[in-house]
Amino acid sequence: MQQKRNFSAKREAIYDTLASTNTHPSVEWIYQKLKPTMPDLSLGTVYRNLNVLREIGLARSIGVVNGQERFDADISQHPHFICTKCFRVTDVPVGRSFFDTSAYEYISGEYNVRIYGHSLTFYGICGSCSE
Amino acid sequence: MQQKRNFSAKREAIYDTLASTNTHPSVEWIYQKLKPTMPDLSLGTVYRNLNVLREIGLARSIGVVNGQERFDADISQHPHFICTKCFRVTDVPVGRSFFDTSAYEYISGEYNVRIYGHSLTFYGICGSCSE
DNA sequence: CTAGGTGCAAATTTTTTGCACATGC
DNA sequence: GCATGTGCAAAAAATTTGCACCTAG
Repeated sequence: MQQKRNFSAKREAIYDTLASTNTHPSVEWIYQKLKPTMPDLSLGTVYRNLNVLREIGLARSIGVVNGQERFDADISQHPHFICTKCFRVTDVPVGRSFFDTSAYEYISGEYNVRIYGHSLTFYGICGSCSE
Repeated sequence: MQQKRNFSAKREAIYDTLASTNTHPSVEWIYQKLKPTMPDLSLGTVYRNLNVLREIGLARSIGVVNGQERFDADISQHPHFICTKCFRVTDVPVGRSFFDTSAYEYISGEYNVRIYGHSLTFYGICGSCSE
């Protein structure tokens, strides 16, 4: 990512934190993670930078889970599983395709719309919460 | 709906409003719609009743769109299209299946999870917004 | 009388933003 | 010096909730 080279130290740290976890964290999670080693970090900066990262295409929103927006540095369109009890968000590796990729053009044709993405989310109870 | 028969006048009105539109409205939208003919309706009541309706399975959340939660009285699991410019939410009738229904058991098997639902949402620009 | 439903306003929670200051080029 | 980034705190926006009251049964 040559673009990353121009990042400020804080934007870099925020991106790195997001990119190095698979928890699909919230703003608050990232803030708490960085705060100890970056005591002068403010919450507003995390909000602002996640929005910047989203705008330039280095991050994506998983949606609002239990009142907080969750983010992912993995831009590829892959399904997620959300536990509605502990609110953990898990990647569902696309070892196979659940999804008919002709859907985009089909829907674009039926309706008069331009589609540029989709999100597929499964809801349920995870293993830990079932015990 | 025999259950509906026991609804209070306001819960009934809120459900009816939700059920008779295809706009996938927000709390505020329903409130504004009912307020003229129901001047003593309060916003809190709309919030409370939508949560009740969701709990008893007569409504479902489409998710948070542009900062506001959107609801649907159509419980069936069907895809939606969201215009990221005007934030209109449109049903995508499942004239065909984009979705491999073996996904649930496949994922449940791979992971140790119990799946009870999913949501499939397409993002893009609608016809009106493209002009 | 009791339980459930409601208005109202305050409180909570999440996210955004105005402003002054700092930093790198 | 200028554009960008940031801390801080206030503001905004959405949602929840405490409390008193009210109404149906």
